[in-house]
Amino acid sequence: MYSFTEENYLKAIYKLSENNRQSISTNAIADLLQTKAASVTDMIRKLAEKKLLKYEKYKGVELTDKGKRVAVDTVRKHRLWEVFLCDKLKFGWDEVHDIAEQLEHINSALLIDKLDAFLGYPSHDPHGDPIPTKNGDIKKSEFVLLNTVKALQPVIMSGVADHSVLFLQHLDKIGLRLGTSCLIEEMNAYDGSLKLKLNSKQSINISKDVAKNILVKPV
Amino acid sequence: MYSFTEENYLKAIYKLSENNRQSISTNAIADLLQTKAASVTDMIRKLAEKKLLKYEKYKGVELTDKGKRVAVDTVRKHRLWEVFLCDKLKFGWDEVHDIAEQLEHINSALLIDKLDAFLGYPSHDPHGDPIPTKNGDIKKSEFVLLNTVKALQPVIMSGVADHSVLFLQHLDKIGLRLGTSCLIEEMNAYDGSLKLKLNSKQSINISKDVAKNILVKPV
DNA sequence: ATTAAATTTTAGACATGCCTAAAAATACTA
DNA sequence: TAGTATTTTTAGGCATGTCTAAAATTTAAT
Ligand SMILES: [Mn+2]
Ligand SMILES: [Mn+2]
Ligand SMILES: [Mn+2]
Ligand SMILES: [Mn+2]
Repeated sequence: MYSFTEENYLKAIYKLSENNRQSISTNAIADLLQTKAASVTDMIRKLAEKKLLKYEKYKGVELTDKGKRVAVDTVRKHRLWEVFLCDKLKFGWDEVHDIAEQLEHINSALLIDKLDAFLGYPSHDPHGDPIPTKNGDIKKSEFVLLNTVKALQPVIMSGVADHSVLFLQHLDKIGLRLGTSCLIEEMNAYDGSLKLKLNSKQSINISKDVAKNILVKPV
Repeated sequence: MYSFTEENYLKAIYKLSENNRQSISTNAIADLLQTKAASVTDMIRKLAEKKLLKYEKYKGVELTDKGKRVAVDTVRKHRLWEVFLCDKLKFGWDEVHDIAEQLEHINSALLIDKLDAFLGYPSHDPHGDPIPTKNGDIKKSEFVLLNTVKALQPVIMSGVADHSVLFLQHLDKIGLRLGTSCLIEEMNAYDGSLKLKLNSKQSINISKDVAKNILVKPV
């Protein structure tokens, strides 16, 4: 139905729309997709013709419902495949994104339904991101950043804001993974670093840079 | 590494080479890939430049070891994904080919290794075709066509020569599937139809057209 | 309000993969 | 062996998606 490239543009625009609620600029899309502004202009004109987004010259773009649906479906496929790779094939959460970038373009609604069932209808992917439903509904994240939680509030680690391989591997190294229960014992007023008490009774220190990229759910 | 199109051409040429041991003609490739001879000429010149096949103008093509390896790896991916779709996702054997045509182009050696392990290192795909090993070795089929078997010789149904959806659904309908034990009770000299006795003690009649597309293993 | 800087679009080009129509080479046939 | 039929290649073109360089527009700064 839609080419890989079209799906990737729609997904990128959707991602940019999640934060900014204004229309999305050509350069922002070019940055995210690591391409040139001229190429973006070409593609958004094509997508506008197909009614996948609203485009006014020099004013940026906004997804239509139709375009948003294609984007959300692609996100759904991406995240379900990531669950498959981690849960079934035993990939690490730092290894799955690039493969899912390919798998998300496989075109078969029945395949995704059956994969969803096979995985037990997961609600979140291996990085804590919500998986859109078959109908295109996507739950807004109820998680908060660890660096905004007050001391002694018990929380469960539930997601990451930084999806980079380096960050994920760092969390592996210090023993933090999704599902880990913990609380902030102490916050350092000088550099914002935290002393975290894990449910294993062990305590670890993490920098503010790490804390502000960890999503937790208060319990 | 190689584009979808390049992989599909190499796979097609490999398939044609399995039967004919001479070099493969432009038209044969065009027929199999449902494209035009002129397009094939364009592509084989490109593949020859990349040393994936040997090409002499007007003399047809022959895969090099390098080209054969790419083809066999693609076949391996195709068949492993078909096993996944049938065994894990519960697709029918008539539904999996088209999806596997897409999945076979996903590029990750580690993914295929892990998929292979997850599936328990299967030796054959859902249609009875052998799955090449990680090293590119592929076992030649030891199966024979049912219409060449002599009466009363017990056999196990082990593969199909016709992979069409129509044929596979017909086999479903008459209750023949891989693993079914049977023997020929009687062969009709006029039309070549067979009276087959199944291990369930039930007997069925199948036409010669069906019999000559069923692969069996004598037991 | 001008001017300068940044962003965005256009113009023109290139690579891939496909097509049709015509030319060239090969294979068949009388 | 000449002539015809078939196969294959070439020539020229089209669609997609990319790029650089230059022009147009918008935004920011004085
Ligand atoms: Mn991802
Ligand atoms: Mn993810
Ligand atoms: Mn198949
Ligand atoms: Mn198969």
